[in-house]
Amino acid sequence: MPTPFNLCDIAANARAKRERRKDARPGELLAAALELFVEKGFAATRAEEVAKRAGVSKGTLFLYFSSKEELFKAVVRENLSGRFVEWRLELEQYQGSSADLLRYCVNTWWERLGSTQAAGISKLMMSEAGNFPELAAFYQAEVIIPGRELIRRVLQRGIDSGEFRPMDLTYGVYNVLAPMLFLAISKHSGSGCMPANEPLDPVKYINSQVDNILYGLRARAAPAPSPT
Amino acid sequence: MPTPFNLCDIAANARAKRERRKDARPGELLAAALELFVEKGFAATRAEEVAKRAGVSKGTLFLYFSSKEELFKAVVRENLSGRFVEWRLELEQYQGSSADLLRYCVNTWWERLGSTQAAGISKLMMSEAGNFPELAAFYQAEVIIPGRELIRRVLQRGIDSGEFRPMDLTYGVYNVLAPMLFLAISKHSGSGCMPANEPLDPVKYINSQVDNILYGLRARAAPAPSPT
Amino acid sequence: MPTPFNLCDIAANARAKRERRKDARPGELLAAALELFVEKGFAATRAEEVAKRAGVSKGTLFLYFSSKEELFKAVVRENLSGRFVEWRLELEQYQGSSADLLRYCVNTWWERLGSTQAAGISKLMMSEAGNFPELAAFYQAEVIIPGRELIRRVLQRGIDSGEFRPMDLTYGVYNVLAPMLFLAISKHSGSGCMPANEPLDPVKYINSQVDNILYGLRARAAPAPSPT
Amino acid sequence: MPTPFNLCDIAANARAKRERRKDARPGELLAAALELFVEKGFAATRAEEVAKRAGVSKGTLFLYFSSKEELFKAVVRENLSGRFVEWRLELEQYQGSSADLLRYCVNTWWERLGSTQAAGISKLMMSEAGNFPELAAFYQAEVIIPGRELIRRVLQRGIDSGEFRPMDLTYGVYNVLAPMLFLAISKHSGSGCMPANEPLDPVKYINSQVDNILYGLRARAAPAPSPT
DNA sequence: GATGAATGAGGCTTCATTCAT
DNA sequence: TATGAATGAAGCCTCATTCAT
Repeated sequence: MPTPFNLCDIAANARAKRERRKDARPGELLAAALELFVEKGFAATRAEEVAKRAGVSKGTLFLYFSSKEELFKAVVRENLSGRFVEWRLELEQYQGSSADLLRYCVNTWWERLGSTQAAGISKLMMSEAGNFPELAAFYQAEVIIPGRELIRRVLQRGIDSGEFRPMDLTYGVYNVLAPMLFLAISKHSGSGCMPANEPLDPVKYINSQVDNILYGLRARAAPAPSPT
Repeated sequence: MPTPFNLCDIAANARAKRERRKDARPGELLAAALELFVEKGFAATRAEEVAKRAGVSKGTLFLYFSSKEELFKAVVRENLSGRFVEWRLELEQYQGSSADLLRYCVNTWWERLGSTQAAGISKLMMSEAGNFPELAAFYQAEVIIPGRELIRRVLQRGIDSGEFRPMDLTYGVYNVLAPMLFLAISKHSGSGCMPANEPLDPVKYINSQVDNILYGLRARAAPAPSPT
Repeated sequence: MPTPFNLCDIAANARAKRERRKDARPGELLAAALELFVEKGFAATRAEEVAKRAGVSKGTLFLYFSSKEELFKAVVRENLSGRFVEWRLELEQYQGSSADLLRYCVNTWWERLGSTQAAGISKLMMSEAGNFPELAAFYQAEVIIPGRELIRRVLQRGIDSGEFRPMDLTYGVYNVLAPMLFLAISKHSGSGCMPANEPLDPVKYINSQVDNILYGLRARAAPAPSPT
Repeated sequence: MPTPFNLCDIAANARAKRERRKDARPGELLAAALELFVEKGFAATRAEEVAKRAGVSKGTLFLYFSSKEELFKAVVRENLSGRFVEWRLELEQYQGSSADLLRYCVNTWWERLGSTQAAGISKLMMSEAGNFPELAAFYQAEVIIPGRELIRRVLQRGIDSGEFRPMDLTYGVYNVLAPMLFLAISKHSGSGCMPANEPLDPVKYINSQVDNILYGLRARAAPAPSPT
C-alpha cells in the first residue's frame, strides 16, 4: 500500500486486526465467564467483570450473548454437555474388569472434569437452580440426565458380568455420584465446607471412596440387614 | 371464672399478651428467614420478604436483627450450633456397638437435621461462603469444626474397640460426611442436582450408604490396594 | 392504708413515684436535646437518642413535645430567647464608659452564653435554617432581632456620649457580632474550622478582638480611606 | 463545505462530540453538587437531586464519583484546594505595602471565593464535620491548614517590614480570618444569621473590617491593656 | 402518664441491559 | 463490529411518629 496514510487507513488497519481476533472473542468470553461463575456464582458475577477479564467492553459481551443466562448456557455446553458423547464411546470400548472400569471412570472424571473449573458449575447449579428455573431445566436436560446414564451403564455392566451384586440402580448410582459431587463441591466451596487447615487430598480421597464402593458392590452375601 | 376482674388484672393481662407477642417475634422471623435462605440462598433473599413472611414490616426485622448478616448468624445459631452440645452428650452415653452407633448417628442426623430445613443451610454456605467471608468464618467456627469432631469421635471409638480398622481419620470422616452432605444438598437443590422424576428416598439412600461405609470400615484384611 | 397489699397497690405506688418526677421530665429532655443538637445538628440528632439520654422512652418524648421541631423551639426558648429581658436591663443600668461596657458586654456574653452549649445553637441554625424554614423564622424573631438590638444600643450609647465615632450602626454591629459568632462557631465546629493542634484560647481571642474593635470605634480622624 | 465527506469523518466527528459530552459530565455534576451542598448541606443533599440538576440519572452520578463522600471531596478540590498554589505565588510577588497587600488579599478573596458558591463549603464543614469525620480530616488537610498559612505569611511580611506590630500570629490570623469566615457564613446562612430585611453589603462590610484590622495591626503604642 | 413495638417512606448504592456513536 | 455512557429498577437500612397496652 502506498504512502499517503490517513486516519481512514489507520481505522481500516485497526478493523483488520480486530477481525482477525473476532473469532477468538466467544472463547475468551466463555473462559472468563467460567472462571467467574465458578468463583462467585451466577447471580454474584457481574457482566462487566466477565467482559473485563476477557479484555473486551461490556457492550461486546452482549453482542455475542444476548443475556447473562445465555452466556451461562454457552459455558455449560462448552464445558460439560459437549463432552458426554466421546466419553460414552470410550467407556463402551473399555476391556478390563468392571471394578477396574469403575476405578478408571472415577479417576478419569477427576482428571478431565473434577479437577478443572468445570466442576464448579455443578456446585453452582445446586444453589442457584431455584432462583433461575430456566437454567435449571437446561442443566437438567444437558448434564444431569446424561451423566447419570453413564454411571448406570458401568454398574449394569458389572451386574451383567456377575462382578457386582444385583441392586436397584436408581440408588446404586449415588454410591458413585455422591463422593464425586462431594469432592467437586468441596474443591469449590472454600471455607464453606472444609476446615481451612485440613484440605482434602483429592487422589487419596477418591481412592478411599472407591475402595469403599467396591467393597459394597462386590457380589457376595448381603451385609447385616439395616434395621428398618 | 368467679373472681372479680379489675383494671389491674386487665392491664397485667394485656401486658402479658403484648410481651408474649414480642417474645414470639424473633422466633417467627428466624423461621421465615430459615425458609427463605434455604429456598433462595443468602444473597437472593430480600429482607423485606423475610419480614412479610413473618407477618411484620421491613422495619421490624431490623428492630430484632441489626443486619441481614446478623439475621443469618442467628439462624445458624438457632438451628445448628446450638444443638451440638446435647448431641455430643448423647453419643458419649451410647451403649451399643460402634457399627450400631454409626448407623444410629446418621439416622438421627437425618431425623433431626438432615430432613429439616436446617440442612439447607449447609448447601447454602457452600455456594455463598466466597462472597461473604465473615459469614464463612462464623460458619466454619460454629458448625464445621464441631460437626467434624463429632464424627471423628464415633470412628475413634470403633477403632479403639477393635471394631473398625485403623485409618487416617482426617479422611475417614469424609466417608461418613460425604453421603450426609450429599443427601442434604440433593434435598435442597431442586432440579439442580437430582432428576425430577427420580427423587431420592432418604432412608433407603442412608441405609445403602451406611451398609457401604460399614463394609469399608470393618476391621479385616485391607482391600485390593488402589493402583497409585 | 391497711395491709392487704395487692398488685394494684404496687402500681399505685409506682405511679406516685412517677408523678413526683413528672415535672422534671421536660427539663431533662431539654437538657439532653440541647447537648445532642449542638453535638450533631438538628437533622442528624435522633429523637430516640434524646430520649435515652434523658432516661425516658421514645414515646415519652413525643408526649411532651409534639415533634422534633417543637422540641427544638423549646430548647431555643429555654436557652436563648428567655434571657434577653434580664440582660437588657443589666446593660441599661451599667455605669462605666461605653468602651468598658462593650468589653464587659462581650466578656459577659462569653461567660453566660458563648462558653456554654447554648452557643452551639447559633452555629446549628446557620447550617440548617435553609432546610427547616419554620425553625428559621422562629429563630429570627426570637433570637437574632433581639440580639442585634442589644449591641446596637451599646454602640449608640458610645456615639451619643462622644466616645465612639459616628457610624452606620447597621454595619457597626457586625464589628462586634462577627468575632462573637466566629468564636461560638469555632468552639462547636471541631476540626471543621480550627486546626486540631492549635485550638483557640477564648479569653485571649476575645481580648485581641475587643482591642481591635475599640481602636476602630474610638472617635478620632478616619483611617486611610478604603480605595473603593 | 466543499471537501468530500466520508464515513471516517462522520465517525470521528461523532466520537468527538460524544467525548466532549463525557468530558463535560464531571464538571456539570460538580457544579450541581456545589450548588446543592451549599444550599442544603452535605447530609441533606440527595444524590438523586444532584444528578437531576446536572441533567443525568441517578446511576450516572455514581459512574463518575464512587460515593457521595467522594463527590464532596471532588467539589472541595475543584473549588478550594486547587486554587491555593496560584494564589500563594500571587501574594509572594506583590510589590506594595503590607497594609495594601492585606486589603488586596481580603478583597481578592471576596471576589474569587467569598462571593461565590465556594464560600458556602466553609459554612457547611463547620456544621457537618462532627458527623463525617473522614470529610473533616480531608478538609482540614486540604483547606484549613493551607489557608491559615497564607494569612500568616501576609502578617509576617508586615511584621518583618516594621509596618505591623509584633504579635502572636497564631491568634493574629484570626483578626483577618474571623471577618472573612463570618461574611462567608452570613451570605450562606439565609435567615439563620442575618435579619432578612437588612442584608449585609459585602464590600462595605469588608472595608469596615479591614479598616478596623489595620488600626489594630499598625505598629505603634499598645492599646489600653485588657483588664485580665 | 409511660412504654416500646411497629410502621413505611426515603436515601444510598449496584448492575443488567440498551443504544448512540 | 466495538464501545462505554447512560439508565432505572431493586435492595439494604434508618428513623420520626403512632398507638395498643
